[in-house]
Amino acid sequence: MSTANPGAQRVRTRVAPSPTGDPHVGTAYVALVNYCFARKHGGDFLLRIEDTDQVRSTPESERAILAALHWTGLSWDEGPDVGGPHGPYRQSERSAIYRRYADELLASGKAFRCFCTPERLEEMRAIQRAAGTPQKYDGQCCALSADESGRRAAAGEPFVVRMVVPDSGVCVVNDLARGPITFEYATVDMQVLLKSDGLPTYHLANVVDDYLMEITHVIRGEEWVSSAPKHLLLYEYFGWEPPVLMHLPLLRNPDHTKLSKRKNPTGILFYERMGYLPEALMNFLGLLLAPAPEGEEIFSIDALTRRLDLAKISLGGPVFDVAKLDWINGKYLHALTTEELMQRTQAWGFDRDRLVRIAELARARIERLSDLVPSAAYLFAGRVAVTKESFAGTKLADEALRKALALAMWRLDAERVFDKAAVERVLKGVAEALGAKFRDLARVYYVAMTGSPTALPLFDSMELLGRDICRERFRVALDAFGGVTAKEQKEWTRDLPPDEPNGAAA
RNA sequence: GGCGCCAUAGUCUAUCGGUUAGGACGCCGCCCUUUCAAGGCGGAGAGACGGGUUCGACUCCCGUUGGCGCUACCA
Repeated sequence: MSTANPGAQRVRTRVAPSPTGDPHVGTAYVALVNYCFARKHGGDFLLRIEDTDQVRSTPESERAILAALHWTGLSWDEGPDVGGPHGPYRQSERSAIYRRYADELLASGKAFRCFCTPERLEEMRAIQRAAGTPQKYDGQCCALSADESGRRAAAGEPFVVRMVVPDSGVCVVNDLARGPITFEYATVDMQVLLKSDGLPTYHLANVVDDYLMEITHVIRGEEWVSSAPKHLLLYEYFGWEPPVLMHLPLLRNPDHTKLSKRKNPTGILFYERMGYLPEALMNFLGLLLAPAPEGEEIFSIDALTRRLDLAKISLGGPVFDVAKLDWINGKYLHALTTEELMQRTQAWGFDRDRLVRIAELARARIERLSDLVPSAAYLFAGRVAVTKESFAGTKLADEALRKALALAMWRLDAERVFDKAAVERVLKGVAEALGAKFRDLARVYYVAMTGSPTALPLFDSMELLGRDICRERFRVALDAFGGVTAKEQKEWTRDLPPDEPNGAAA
């Protein structure tokens, strides 16, 4: 079914992250395969920003993703920052294109306007769920006459555009690594293509862009296999040849659940701040993509490119094993000359601006020059060692203390910009929410963030440390108290925005 | 619940019907060494379960179990 012919056309792949949070290692992983595959075949690799979700997408996130991806050492031939002949590469700038294609589907009867309210849809799904039947739009608005549909739309009634899906028959998705996967159309939903805000959903934008950008191979996360039938159907409706599809297994936490921020560091920037070298991180991710010949586990992206064979990628979801990453990173570090090591260390955390800021914070607090480095050591460390005993003297009950840590961590995650002002606002807000004086909570935060009840000023320290390191230190501190139970998490996060669904790129 | 994907040591993996099931991380021991690392050498440790197919299954088929994903006007 998906039978693009790589021999006949130039291979083009893409990575298409959604700028709705921190740059995710899953994005680097997907980018790496796509990059290597394109390079291997002398083709092009592009970067596209999938920011059709107006509510969750932010420019800060987009900037961070671009920067993080550049940090990995990967480069792309076309993208929002480098341009290219198939632009724009930001979906929010392509709305008119999607609308045109949605209209085309509407005109050919392959899509229809749906005026159903969210309430009605919810009710419908509840009934289906109770009955154990597939949850799927029941087609009510599909039966509307073109006449009525047009009239209601013209009258300003809000609607979405849904795709038509056959009610019988099967769709065979040919996955490059998994072989044919069969779906009954009866289980495929009449997916929304255009939202009531006029912007497309992933499904429409993705298919239209991959076609217009001449993508030949779509290599993406496993979370997309169940929407592949919809995508294939869209290609068919438009009369386009679909690209080759390949779904990668999802990276896992040590407990084998999908890698998630609340259980594990998932940010590319976290690894950067912890002092991992990009070549080590990519080497590690590469090890999950292509088995290494015996004794050759350290290799460059170029070497990986030569060896990569999509059909041989192992399909079990690999655990992100930090111990292995540590070993690899050590190998890279040891291979550096002393001069190189000094340079990279300096570039990593000892740039002049940062040193000046630290000196300013420390100057009034030292009595000997020999005090300075020890007083700032925690700003150059990854995790700090804390135990339950470290928090003795905070005169807070365990539960309040854990809640203070957890709320701060979660609320800080929800901040768009992580700077001194945001930290101060959030931490003081938590104190207020807990009905405590910030002064009484300060010690808790000092211990968790710096490893000691006394240190350089907290808010500045946290800004210097950055969001990822702070989140990890909060986690470590919480773990010292046995972590947060699922029940507590539910109760304590009621007023918080939900965790980002995933970071793995499309 | 429905649909789909996956299944070799704690972890990442090799094996494409016949092997003492190989390697790497981690772990343990030894060597080297002023300590600790690094490095070298060695060790323990695996085919989820049950049926088939076959002269012969880790490998092919079916079932069970387990894990994961999707089930949104998010991607």
